[in-house]
Amino acid sequence: MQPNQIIMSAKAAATRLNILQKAFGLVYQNGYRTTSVDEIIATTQVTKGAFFYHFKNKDEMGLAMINEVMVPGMQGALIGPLSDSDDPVTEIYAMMHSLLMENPFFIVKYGCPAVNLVEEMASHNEAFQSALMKLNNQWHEAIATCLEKGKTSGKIKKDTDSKQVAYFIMAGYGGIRNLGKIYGKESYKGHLEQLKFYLETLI
Amino acid sequence: MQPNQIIMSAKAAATRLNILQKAFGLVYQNGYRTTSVDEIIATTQVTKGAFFYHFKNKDEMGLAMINEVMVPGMQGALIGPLSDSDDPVTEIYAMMHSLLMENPFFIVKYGCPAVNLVEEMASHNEAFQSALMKLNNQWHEAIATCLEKGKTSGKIKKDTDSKQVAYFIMAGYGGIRNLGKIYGKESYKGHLEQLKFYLETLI
DNA sequence: TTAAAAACATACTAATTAGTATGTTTTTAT
DNA sequence: ATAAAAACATACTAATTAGTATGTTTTTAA
Repeated sequence: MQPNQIIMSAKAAATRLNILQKAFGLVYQNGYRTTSVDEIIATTQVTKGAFFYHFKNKDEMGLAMINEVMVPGMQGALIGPLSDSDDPVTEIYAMMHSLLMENPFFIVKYGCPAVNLVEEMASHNEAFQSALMKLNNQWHEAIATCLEKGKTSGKIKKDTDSKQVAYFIMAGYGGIRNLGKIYGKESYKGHLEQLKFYLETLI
Repeated sequence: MQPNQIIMSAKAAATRLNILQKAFGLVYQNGYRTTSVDEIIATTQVTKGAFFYHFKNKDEMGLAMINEVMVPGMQGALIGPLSDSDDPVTEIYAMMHSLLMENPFFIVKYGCPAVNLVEEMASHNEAFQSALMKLNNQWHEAIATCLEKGKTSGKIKKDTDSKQVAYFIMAGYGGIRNLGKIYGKESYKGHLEQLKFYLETLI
């Protein structure tokens, strides 16, 4: 089943995308359920008629926002900086460093939009949960595959449970994004150091 | 500055505590900002007059809920199961195991109330953030002290950065509570295994 | 060019929100 | 026992919420 490309004028597509992008920015900073449609249309300079023409309700917009703005954006941040070295330890550490320290999009006090949305919505909206799970699965697979590659090339211990390790690394990421909200960016540094120690035990 | 005990009839204190406890339950499952005062008083069987007699507004109630219900409850779950062994690896692992696998209060799909509240409110309410930070600091100190103790008794490597390690462990906890919302309780097990491996590198 | 469909605009609605005004009842101290 | 304060109850309000009804304008296809 290929994604059904809905026919739409360029202008209409721009309106729609504008709504999704502005909504994403607001949801990142305020949470999904506490971001109102009125707020979104106010910052978007789009009327309510236009909003509900493009989306039959708020949740449909939210799902589109996840799939069309958050997921592509996060893919770039998560999986993008993963594939240059052939040493998993270096590679994964570099990814996490880039993600936590270098990416200019993230605001420490607001954490990670994907982590936030899992926290807020996973138990309240199945469609959201499923979309967020897919993103997590992609990241998980990228990390696990990287480790498996390292196992065959002899850079990672053969008895490493790549999947388990991948989840452990992901949990650390989500957790430090959370702690960062109260302890600030400094806490990222210590986390990266300990991550490095942990990764080196996989050699 | 000792906590000022406000004089109150036993009945009034019960009403107040009842509000705080019911509010905590609702906030745990639905989030703070999406739990309405009307919802709280409905499940509490208390009228709006009583609610706003005891708390001048919702946020004051929320802060009291954190300090008087969540913090004491979490202290029991976090620090309680920490102090029996003298081996930090065993001790910390046992704490995390009890916290993730044995504590009957937590519902996997709703995660951890303290983690949730940091996620939702840290950037929106300074009083909340400060109260949540204190709780985190307590847990952090308990873990770090446990490690330091292990260093003097020779059970932990002397070059271990106890504070950094403590934050790393805490991040892992918050992160797996988050991932657990989409991957379920099974994911806790793998996390505990990897935590054990990590802890053993501190020996 | 023109009819039809797509895209948007305006003005509404009913429900829900936190909070208040103004009571009544219950408890406490004398 | 009684006055005063504490504790609660009821009925409201103004703002905000998602969503709708009913338009007008713009784009597209014949």
